[in-house]
Amino acid sequence: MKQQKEPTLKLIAEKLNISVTTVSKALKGYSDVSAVTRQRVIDMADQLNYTPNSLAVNFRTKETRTIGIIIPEVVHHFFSSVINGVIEEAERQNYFVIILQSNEKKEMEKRQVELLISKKVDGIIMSLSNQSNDEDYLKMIINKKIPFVLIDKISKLIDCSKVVIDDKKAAFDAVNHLINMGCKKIAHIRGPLNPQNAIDRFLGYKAALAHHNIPFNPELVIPCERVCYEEGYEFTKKIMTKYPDVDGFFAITDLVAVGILTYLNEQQIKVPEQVAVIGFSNWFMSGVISPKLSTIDQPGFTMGAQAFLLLKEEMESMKTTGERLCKTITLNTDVLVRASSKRN
Amino acid sequence: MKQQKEPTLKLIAEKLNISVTTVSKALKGYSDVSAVTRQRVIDMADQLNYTPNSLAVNFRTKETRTIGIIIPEVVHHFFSSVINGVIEEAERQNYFVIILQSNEKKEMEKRQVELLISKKVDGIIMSLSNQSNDEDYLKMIINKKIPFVLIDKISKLIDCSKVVIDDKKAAFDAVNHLINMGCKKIAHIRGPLNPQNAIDRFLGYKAALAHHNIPFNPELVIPCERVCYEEGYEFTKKIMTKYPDVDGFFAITDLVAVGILTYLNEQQIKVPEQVAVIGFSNWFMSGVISPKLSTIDQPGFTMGAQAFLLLKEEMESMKTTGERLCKTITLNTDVLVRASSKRN
DNA sequence: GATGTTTTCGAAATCGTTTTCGTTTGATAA
DNA sequence: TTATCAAACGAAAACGATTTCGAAAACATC
Repeated sequence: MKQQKEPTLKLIAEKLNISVTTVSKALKGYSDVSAVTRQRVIDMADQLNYTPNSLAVNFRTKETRTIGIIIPEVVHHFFSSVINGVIEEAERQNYFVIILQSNEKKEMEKRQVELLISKKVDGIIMSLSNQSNDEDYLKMIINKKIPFVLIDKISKLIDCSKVVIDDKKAAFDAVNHLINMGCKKIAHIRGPLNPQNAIDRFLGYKAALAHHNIPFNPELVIPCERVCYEEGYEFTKKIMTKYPDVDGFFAITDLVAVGILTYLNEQQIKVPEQVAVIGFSNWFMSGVISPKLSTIDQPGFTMGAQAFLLLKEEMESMKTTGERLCKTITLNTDVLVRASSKRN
Repeated sequence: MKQQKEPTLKLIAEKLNISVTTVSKALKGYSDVSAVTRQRVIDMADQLNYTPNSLAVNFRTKETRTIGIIIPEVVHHFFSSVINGVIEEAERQNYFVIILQSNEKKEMEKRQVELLISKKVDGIIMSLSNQSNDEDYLKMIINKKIPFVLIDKISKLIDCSKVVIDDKKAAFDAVNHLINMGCKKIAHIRGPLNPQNAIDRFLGYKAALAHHNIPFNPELVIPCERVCYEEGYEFTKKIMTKYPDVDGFFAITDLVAVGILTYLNEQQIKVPEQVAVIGFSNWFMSGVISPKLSTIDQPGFTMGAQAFLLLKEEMESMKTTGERLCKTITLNTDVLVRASSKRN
């Protein structure tokens, strides 16, 4: 049994003894086809189980109904939530999603951008690696008039639409909460030095201290490189050894906060009585570990879904006016108070 | 500044006053182009920054250099590892990956399969939802001669290539380990009734008991529906209430095992002294929680990478012989003994 | 010089769909 | 009867790359 080839417009046309043109028009709802002919075409298409050859359609229309998303890493709860949001919304609108990762490396990111461009995707959603700012390949996306949305890890130097949270405010809220719980000496295990995210969260931390007239001590801030559990553990050890009177920790992300908790648990330092801890991102495990971790909810799914919707708007805007919208959507975040920071 | 249009073979041909044919051949390394002409073409292509229009190439060659993968859910450590493996290997070979999820629903899965077929992907990798077996849409993939690889959650009724672990053996090893640690009465919080995975792990559990002449008590086995943390917690409570002398738990997956640990911790039941616990999958958090969870490593990344390689083989086989390979790769698993089951 | 052989090139068809621009037909109006 | 107009359909070009097949040119052989 060999593979019979797919039915085409031509086949339908031949069966009905009409032209390919009319068949195409009938199926696409053009008005210059009589109702009778249209119905005959539709019936025949049904009968033959016709589906348009999407390769031909893509080629003809220059649209792929495919978008690309580039993120630092797939295996990461926040980003996989983002992907999920993008996919779900894209799917609803009949778009496909191609996922590429940069592994936080610039060269990789460049390559991925080029791949997506060569693949002629209809649009690109991207979360930058830690090193990126206003690289050439980002400008290329802009120049080539490809619809483009940056999410979460953005660059202020690139002029395009963005979906973000207010990292500074979120961090302010987190640290403010710790202070309200009575913390006097709060350490911050921050992210790497370059990404805007980490900078903004650090600024939020400082702002909260300033707001309560708590002096800022740079020695209480240590930047992660890999942003991992182990760093949380190590840096807490380092800080607690030098400053045993630290009574609060604000971590760049929950995974790091779990490292903090592990060290404190090991040292039998009571959480939250002696030291209160708050993380960032609301990683789904945060509610499972002991003590349950306070955190900032960072709505990954919503961010992904919004990013797609915004990209869609961009696509339409560029098709009609030829101009970008350059709209920024800022999503809300809340402090989730759980056991690790809750003092009666 | 409006978007100048992309250079084409025709443009190169015009600039050099030769035919499109020759340009194409020169760039593709055909032998019937003189070295001189070839170099002129290549230089001009460079100069114009020519890249082939992939839409046209796809259309002409009927290949998309894109594969699809359908999994139950993206936000899941094991599956996101699988995706990572697929993407990484695919990328190395210049393939794109379109990711779709079934959310464990059959209708969804059907839709996704149809979408991928209509998109004319070069091949499909799939992990089945809990309800699927030998659905029509799976047969359609086979009939349409689309290269196809099933991974992890497979169906024995579909004749195609597969990448799996030996779930029964892995489960046997896990329970065998518990018994060797002195457990006499082991409960199993198993997966749903339908998926082959869950069945095989349950069979492995039974086989291990039988091997040590431990009677099998069906009341010590409770199937999950959602396979989540909460079910782990609840079912442990249920079992421990009725059978307080249970001294071992084997969970379908680590997340469930964490639920088990949480309940035991709350009840101040000592792990592993009173009750030993082992999970499945080696979720990366398993080494972080307290006590560290023993588990079976389930190599998601490798599975994804192998699946792509196997799919590639299938693609080649189908192109040359027109036949499927129907090869099954079984990956190794090991018992990772950690604190939750380690008795001196 | 005639014949055969290789090297190098290009015309044209092809993939399937979409869209522009006619053409035909029949009906209506003048 | 002729001009006008709308409705219904189709011919053909287009998208850009690939490939088949044949032709021309260059070279070799006798």
